[in-house]
Amino acid sequence: MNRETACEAYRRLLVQYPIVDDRRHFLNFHNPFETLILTILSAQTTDRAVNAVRDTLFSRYPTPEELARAEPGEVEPIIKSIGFHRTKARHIVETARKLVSDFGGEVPQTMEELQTLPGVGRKTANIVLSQAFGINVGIAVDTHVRRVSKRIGFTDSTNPAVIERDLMALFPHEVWRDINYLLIRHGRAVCTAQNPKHDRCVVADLCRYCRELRAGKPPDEE
DNA sequence: ATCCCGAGGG
DNA sequence: CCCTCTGGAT
Repeated sequence: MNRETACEAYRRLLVQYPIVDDRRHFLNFHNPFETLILTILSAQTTDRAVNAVRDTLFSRYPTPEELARAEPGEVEPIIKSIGFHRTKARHIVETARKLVSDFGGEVPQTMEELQTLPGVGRKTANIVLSQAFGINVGIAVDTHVRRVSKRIGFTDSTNPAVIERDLMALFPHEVWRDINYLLIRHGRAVCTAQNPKHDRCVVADLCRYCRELRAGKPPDEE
């Protein structure tokens, strides 16, 4: 797919899934530490649920040093309402301890260093880098990004590393983070694995998968 | 019932 | 590759 078509798809998805509202809460993060902790807590949960516990959490543990001194067991009840609270309590406490012991109490600014922190995978590291430091290192390819990119025709590959390179080549680096977000949202709401909702898809006319459907060709998906 | 901007462990 | 972790919103 050429860049103009890709950009047109990007513009339409941006209208369909407005980012400004959703991102407002990220912009209100006070510092990299809060950004990191809240992003870890955000995994598989809603922003609303995380926002509900942030004041209590940070009034009690405002810095890595203070969170590092806590026991996971005492953090657990504070974040109970977000789900996965046992795992996440352990992750954020151990992350705080590692910030203190390995990184001088600061949040590291590279993909590799961030991913050594408990509870921080590629996705979380990506979000922290872009939100806390404005560094757009790349595009995190999860199952949604993978499926949607292949269907629309942003890539021909199913290899996550190749998909990432294709997307990075197709879009200007200022919008990588947006693209990541938009493809995920589109994959969840419309371009679902089973029974994709073509009638509600704003890029259907640009989509390779839809074109093949209309041509009567069964699109091959692996 | 189904989903949430996943990560870690087997 | 698979599985588990978890409560809340819709």
